[in-house]
Amino acid sequence: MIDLKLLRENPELIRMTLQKRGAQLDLDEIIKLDKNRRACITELQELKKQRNALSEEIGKLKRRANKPEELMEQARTLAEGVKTKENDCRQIEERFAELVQWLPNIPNDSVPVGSGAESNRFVRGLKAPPKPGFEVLPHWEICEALDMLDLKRAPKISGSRFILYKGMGALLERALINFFLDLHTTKHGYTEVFPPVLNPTHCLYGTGQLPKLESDMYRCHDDEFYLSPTAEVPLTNLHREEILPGKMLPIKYVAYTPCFRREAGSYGKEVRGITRVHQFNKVELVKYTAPEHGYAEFERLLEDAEAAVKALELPYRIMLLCTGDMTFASAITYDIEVYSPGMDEWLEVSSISCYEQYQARRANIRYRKSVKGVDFVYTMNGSGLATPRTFIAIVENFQTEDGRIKIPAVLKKYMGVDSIGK
RNA sequence: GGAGAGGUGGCCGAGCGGUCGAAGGCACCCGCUUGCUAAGCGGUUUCUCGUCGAAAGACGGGACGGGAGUUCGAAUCUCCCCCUCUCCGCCA
Repeated sequence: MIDLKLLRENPELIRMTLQKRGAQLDLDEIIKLDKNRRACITELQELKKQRNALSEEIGKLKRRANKPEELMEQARTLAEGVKTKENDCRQIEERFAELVQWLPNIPNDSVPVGSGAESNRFVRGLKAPPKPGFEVLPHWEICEALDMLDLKRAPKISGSRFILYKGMGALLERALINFFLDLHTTKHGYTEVFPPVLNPTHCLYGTGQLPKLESDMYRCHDDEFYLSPTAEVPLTNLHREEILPGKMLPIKYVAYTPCFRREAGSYGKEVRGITRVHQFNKVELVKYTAPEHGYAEFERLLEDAEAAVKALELPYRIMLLCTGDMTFASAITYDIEVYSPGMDEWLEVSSISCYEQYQARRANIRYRKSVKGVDFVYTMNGSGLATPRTFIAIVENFQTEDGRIKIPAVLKKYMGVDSIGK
């Protein structure tokens, strides 16, 4: 949710935002509704004020054993008017709320304007991919050969685009999750959370997946739940409707969860292997901060995620996403991409976003300032990291010419071996 | 899933259909007083929306788990939903 004051005081900023993001919304309609709803509220309040005064008068008279029939008749008429006006207000309010929830966040000034990947800006890391000295097998080939993935049988139990890890593959996956959790809890000071991933509708509105990404999520048939597409949803909604003591900030959570995405409309793309799947594992970082420390904390969040790819010794780069590539609720997003020599592609393993107060307004997450007053917190999150593509990067980048996979140093204690394969 | 009990301010806890935003206590903060491991006295202390205002703020509407209803008027009555606790049943 954007600050509604902007709607009244600086509508041009919002108009520009919509244009930058390529969003089509009737802003004038929204502004008009806002005006109408406030006028309606004022009228309603005036009626209520009159009614309250009359009711009080009636109360006084009755206690003196009077029967103020005339006043009561007046009050009845007034009450009717209140009811009618309430209905009017509700209708305008509903229409307004419906439209306003479609207003995307305002991008930070440093975000490049553009519509697709070509407008994203290189920040740091490898400019060009490394050249291995031999032909690296794509992950699906090496993993089938080493019996780490069963790509043929996974569809039997779930369908296409589901991963079945097996043997050393399952162990590697588990090692990655544990390594990430340990890294962020012990080195970066995050508190581990293990949340439910079936989340109710209002939580998805809170973080901004709804209404826009409805068709990208799995919804339960008989209950009002969605399968969470990311731990951002439970972790950010953890403090919804709260006023946090200022000294509690910043709050830093890390969680491992499975993530579920329908990937509707992406068929035909990335069909081979495990690059794009319906269920995957991810370790997610979420922070709540005071606005004045928001961007400093955000840079540290990026570094925390970056530390994970560094520790795994993977070739990577960091990109600053352009307006067209960012999600709806984000003010700024960095992607960390690792290189896949088997596919000759950069793969996104982490998306680090700052929402400023956008999510906090939607989910009503505030904090008490040290001096006086309350304000919305900043929320931000980043993957630290998502496993399937990290898995790909390891089995491809750590592949040897004789068809083995070496284990990155930091994972050895989790794996108990130095390499996979004979 | 069935039966019962309950959900009130930062916390505990009262509350008759009408001066209840809500007694009392605790906590907090601010005064005053007295002086000794601290007490006493007085006062303050929520959030939200609207109007006006540059702002400080002023005025008003609203909030007692959530929503609907009855009523001139609801924390208080009715209905639905959610959550917590106890017991029973069922079950990874």
